Formats: sequence, structure tokens, C-alpha cells
Amino acid sequence: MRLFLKGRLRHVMSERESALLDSLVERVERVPDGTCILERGVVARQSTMLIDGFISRVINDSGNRNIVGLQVPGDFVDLHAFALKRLDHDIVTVGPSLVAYVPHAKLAEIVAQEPHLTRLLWFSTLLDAAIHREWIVKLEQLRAGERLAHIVAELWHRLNFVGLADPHGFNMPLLQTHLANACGTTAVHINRVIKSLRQKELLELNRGRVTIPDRAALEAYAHFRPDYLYGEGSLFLDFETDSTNP
Amino acid sequence: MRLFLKGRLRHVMSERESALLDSLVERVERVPDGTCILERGVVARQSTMLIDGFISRVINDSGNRNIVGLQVPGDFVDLHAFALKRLDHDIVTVGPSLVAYVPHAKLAEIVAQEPHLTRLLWFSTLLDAAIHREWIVKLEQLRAGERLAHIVAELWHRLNFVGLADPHGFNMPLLQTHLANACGTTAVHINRVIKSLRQKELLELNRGRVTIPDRAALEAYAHFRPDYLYGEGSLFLDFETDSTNP
DNA sequence: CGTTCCCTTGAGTAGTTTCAATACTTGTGG
DNA sequence: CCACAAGTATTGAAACTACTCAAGGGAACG
Repeated sequence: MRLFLKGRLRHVMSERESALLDSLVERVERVPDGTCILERGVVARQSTMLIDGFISRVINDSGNRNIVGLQVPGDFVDLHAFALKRLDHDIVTVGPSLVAYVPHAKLAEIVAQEPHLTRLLWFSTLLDAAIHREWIVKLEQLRAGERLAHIVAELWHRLNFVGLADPHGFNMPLLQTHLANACGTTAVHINRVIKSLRQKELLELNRGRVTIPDRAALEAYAHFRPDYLYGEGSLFLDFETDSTNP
Repeated sequence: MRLFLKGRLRHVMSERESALLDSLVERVERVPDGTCILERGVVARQSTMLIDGFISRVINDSGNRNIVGLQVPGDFVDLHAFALKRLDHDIVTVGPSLVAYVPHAKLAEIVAQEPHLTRLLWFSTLLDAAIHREWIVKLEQLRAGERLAHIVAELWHRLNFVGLADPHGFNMPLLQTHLANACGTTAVHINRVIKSLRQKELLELNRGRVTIPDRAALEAYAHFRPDYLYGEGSLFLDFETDSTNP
């Protein structure tokens, strides 16, 4: 789990805690594209850490497939399921992926015996909630082109935390259909929007590769501010200075 | 805190735990309409339980005021701030409200000594995340009228959990501006939408009162399914049957 | 009894969807 | 190796939804 919270609160995790986390993994598995790892409403007995690949959070509603979140390597994807037990959404791979499973029984021991680590785990689930909120802002306020740019900007930063982005882009298995589902538009319209962003030289998108000629320009266009990702920025917390830190 | 998780997991809280929660409250305060209780980026040393009134989660971006969540009595509004320390959004009252404050130092003791209660608190923050996800679906998929109907349906259910809804509506201090900000449209457009819903006899909205002539019809129109609120439904968890329950 | 805030309506414009049709890619079997 | 099928990407035109700008009406409060 070397990528977990990397670039966020990783520095406040002791070597012992880090090793403890690693020891929770019961099984590592390679899963093909489009696999539903955990289905809405099914009681979960384990949670999933994404090691390699992409995962989408999907809510199906009257035939429509809505993507309500995306996860990148290092994300403890369905840790939520430890507290919720049944998820409200499906966890689906995008592209072939590598995942590790952690049994809930072991997490329960952590909660009982490791308050500091528990709080880090809690933090990581709330990080997802903060990202949800920014998606809400994005959907409430931005037009399709800006939404797409926002998602790309967000993914770049999250991949950069875990060392998987390069200065001019990143690899990404999402199809135009996925992007449309995540932006709340149709595949036809997202296609026109991609064309327009390409012409504006903000974005290039093909064959699993995103190219960003000028990241500052893209982020300005998307009204993107990275604070909500809780990396180094105005919301970053130096845990040591927190008096209530258990 | 008698309303906390009522209708959700309240039944798995022991009398002792319930009393323990009550003992955490340091101060109860009456706050006027539009008060910012906790501001984005400010280090929080306490969290807020909403006892009476409404609270909105607000993210300001380039002059626009986006409502990314609404809270009703019984909600442990900014419990998130215990783990996140600095919130990514503002916590703002809508209408005069009554709130109770819980110091984080006391919460840290709970996390260190009460694994079961800790998990309930964690659960309650993830409930907010589940609501965020449904808002994302709503914004991705529905048109303005359906979005508004969806918010009203959600509020009815959440108020009903804590005994504040009646069969044909509920009291609500939100103005048309607030509803527009929560639906991602303009105040002008939300006004037309309200008019249209009124004509369809799905909704009546005036002077702090929402009237719902036919709730089933409203929910059908909004494509509303209440499961994600984790009341009694397909996602409801009977905690006793959970083997990892600490 | 006027000011202020909130609600309501109209007309023109911009953004998005829908339906329909056409290309490009990739993988598979002959 | 080519032919074909299936999935993905692209483009056009018409209809619809929502936004903007602008102006007027109503209720509440001092």
C-alpha cells in the first residue's frame, strides 16, 4: 500500500502503521476491464485497495449509467463499505486493473486498537467526500467543456500525487462514453466538446493518452483550484500541530 | 442529541453510548439566519450538531455561491472537520437555527476508547457522502424540474426520519435563490420551474412551507428512490448481524 | 409609506439533446 | 492476409432546455 495517501497525509504515518496496513492485505488480484468488484446493496466483507488501473463509482438509474466518482492507484476505493456495509453504488474497473483486498475483520481490529491509524482511514474516506462536493460544484456551475477540463485537471493532480502523471499528461483508459457519463452529458456532445478543446489547444485525447499542452491554461479554463484534494495548499493539515491528534 | 441517526442506525446505539454522546456537548447556541458557523480553510477545534433549523454546505467560486449539501436537525453537520481539520466548504445557517458544539478533544477520546461509537460516527459522515453521490446523479441526469422535485423528496424523507415532516409537506426556510443554487440553475429559471410544478400539482411552495399533494407522484417525477438515505430499505444494515461489528 | 428583498414575467440568445447517418479501429475467423 | 463484425468516434440538422438581460409586482419591515 505504498501509494496510500501519498502526497496527502502519508508523512504522518509511522513505519509501524505503514507495515500494519500492508499486513492487512489478504489477496491481490488482476481484474479485467468493466468488472464490478462490489455491487450496490451487497453486504461487503472486505474492502479494496486499487494498486494499478482505474475504477469508477457507478450508479445505475433507469437504464442510465452515471459515474459519480473515479479512483486512481493508491485509493482505498471502497473503504466506505467498512462503515456502510452495503454501498449505494457499484465499484467498476475501467481498463484491466490490479487490486488488493482487506478483510473487514482486520479493519475492525485496527479501529479497536489503533486510534491514530483509524483517523487516517477515516480521513481518506472524507477525502472522497470532498471530491464529491467539488464534482457537485462542477456540475452546478460549469458547462460541458469546462467540466471535462475540470475532470482532466483533477485526474492529473491525483495521479501526480502517486507519481503517475508527467508534466504534459497521463495515461487513462476512459472512453468518450465514460467521460460523458462523468460530465453529465451525452457521448455526442462530449465528442464535440473534445474537438473544441483540441482546437483551443487545451487538451489532446486519444488511445488511452491525455496530453495537456499547457496545464495552467487548462486549469484556468476549468476554474480548477486543487485545494480540495488536500495536498499541499490552503487546506493541507500538518497533523503534528493538531492537539487532538490521538 | 436525541435526533442523531434517528431512523437510520439509532437502534444500535446503547443507552450508555447515547448518554456519552450527550455528555460531549459543550455549548448550545442560537444563531441567526445566514451565519457562517465554520469557514473553509479555518482549523476547526469543535464540531456542530444541528438541533433546530437548516444548514447549507456552501462552496464559493468566482462570485457564485454553490450549495453542495443541506442539513436538517439531528445531523452532526461538520463532524467531517474532526478528521479533515480544515473543511473545503463553508457551513452556513438557513433561517434562525439552534446548534450544539462538541470539542474535538472529546471526540478524540471517543475514538481512542469507543470503537463501536466511533464506527457510528464514521457511518454518519459517510451517509453525507452517499447523499453527495445522489446529488451528483441528480445533476448529471435530471432537468431542473426533476432536480427540484428530487431535493424536496429527499428533504421530506430526512425530516421524516427525525419526526419533522407531515404527510403533506414540511416547513422549510429556503428561498428560491437557495433552491436555484442547490439545483445548479438560476433563480429566474427555478421560478419558472416552480410555476410548472405547481401547475402539475406536484408541489406548492410558499412562505417557508412546502406542500406535497401526492408524494408518490412527486417521487416518480423526480426518479427518487430513498435507499441511499440508509433508512429502512435495500441498503439498511442490521448491525447485529455484522460479524465485524466491534 | 417608502425601502428592501423576494418573486414573477417577457424576449432573445446560447448550450445541449436527439435522431440519424457515416467513418474509423480493433479483434476474429476464414 | 483479407473480410467482417462490433464497438467507438465523428458530423449534421432540428428541437428543446436553460441563460441573460431587463423590467415590473408583491410582501414584509421599519
